[in-house]
Amino acid sequence: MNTKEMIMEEALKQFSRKGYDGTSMSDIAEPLGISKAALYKHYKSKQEIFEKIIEESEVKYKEVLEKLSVHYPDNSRKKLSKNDVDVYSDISAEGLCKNVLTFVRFSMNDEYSRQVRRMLTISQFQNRELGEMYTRRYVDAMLGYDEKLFEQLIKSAVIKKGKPKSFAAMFYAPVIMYMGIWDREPERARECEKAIKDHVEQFFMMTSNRK
Amino acid sequence: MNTKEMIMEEALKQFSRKGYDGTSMSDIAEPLGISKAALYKHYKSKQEIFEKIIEESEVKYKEVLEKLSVHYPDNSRKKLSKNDVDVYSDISAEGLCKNVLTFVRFSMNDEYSRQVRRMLTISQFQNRELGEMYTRRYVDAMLGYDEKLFEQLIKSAVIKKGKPKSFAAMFYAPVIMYMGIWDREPERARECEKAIKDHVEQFFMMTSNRK
DNA sequence: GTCTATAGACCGATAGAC
DNA sequence: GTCTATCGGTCTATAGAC
Repeated sequence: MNTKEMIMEEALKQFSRKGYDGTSMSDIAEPLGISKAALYKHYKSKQEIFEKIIEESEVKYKEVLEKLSVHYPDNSRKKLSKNDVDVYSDISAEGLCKNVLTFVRFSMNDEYSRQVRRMLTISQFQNRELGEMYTRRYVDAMLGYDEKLFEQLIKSAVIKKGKPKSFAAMFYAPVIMYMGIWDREPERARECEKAIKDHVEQFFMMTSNRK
Repeated sequence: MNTKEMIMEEALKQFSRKGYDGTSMSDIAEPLGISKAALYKHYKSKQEIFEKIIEESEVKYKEVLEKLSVHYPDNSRKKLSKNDVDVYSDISAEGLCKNVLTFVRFSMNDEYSRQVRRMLTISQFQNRELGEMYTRRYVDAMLGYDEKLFEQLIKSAVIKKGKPKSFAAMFYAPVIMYMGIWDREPERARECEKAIKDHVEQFFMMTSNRK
């Protein structure tokens, strides 16, 4: 790995722990064994390092969602593509369960994902753009996806009738909530993972048309 | 209001916007029209101001919950007091709805509550204590309360059978989620308030034994 | 209890040698 | 592309006059 990438990695590590203002250029340079002056040969300012991390995380986040078969909201494309229809209509309740648990486990165990999530959490009020990014990534992305899935599941009578949007919120919001506890108190990881599993099972018991 | 209280108020305002590290003593002193040296006649350090705000907020938060008839989790008292039993057994679905909406409206419209919540949100990873406080206040307090209520509602057959804990999560987590959007993007306040109301109604339609 | 002045440390960023 | 040295500024906190 080249120096430029190593700087990004260390900066993210520091920003996610101490925040932008709490992290100095020395904090980033020292663990890498270089002087802080060297940082300026790769980035023109501290702000630029932060922005590049945000930019890169956006790309990587989309890649992860793609890999986990979740679609990121894209305002430039209002209609569903053929690909989306195929994905949404083939889903089962079990498939959705598995999808969510895979997503949670990856999000919580992948160090990069954890750090980005922490950094965005403590930076969400820094400016409007970061706040919107937080909402888009950690709320709307999953909520919009789940909503379309529930629409399909209701149509195909796999689950009971109701508003897809409300189903999506009831299904996904507890997952975010437990992930929050997990992030703040990592020793409660097992408890949270169990609670998420219980919740997902309970949700389908409540909403499924099968008994 | 005396100077000491004015300092607390201004400091909270600044901390909630720019975080602890992003706020300087001058940032606090200047809007009050005093010099930063004067701050040290009232508090021995910046850290002490922060800690006093946290302490005071804990007291005020308990007062608010008391006023809104929500009980704060207290580990020193494992058994329910007589007072708790009375509160929990007299609840109706409508009462719970109203309770939640009152809680949400107060939390979101009260400037002090907003500022404390923002400050804790961006400080939650600063140390273990703050993280635990965040969970206790914004997750466990309501969740534990709701769990006991649902226990009662299930016993009295007002709502369908199920795990009270899961009900509590499904009921309350979407409320936190929408409050988060509301905090980050205040212009979506109406949309969030509506979504919370819809969610609460939908929840009782799904779980109520009456049609 | 307020001020001005300042100590002493650290900050982000740059200059210039190699 | 790395270093050392340093600039100009800001930071927390204190000293001492009033």
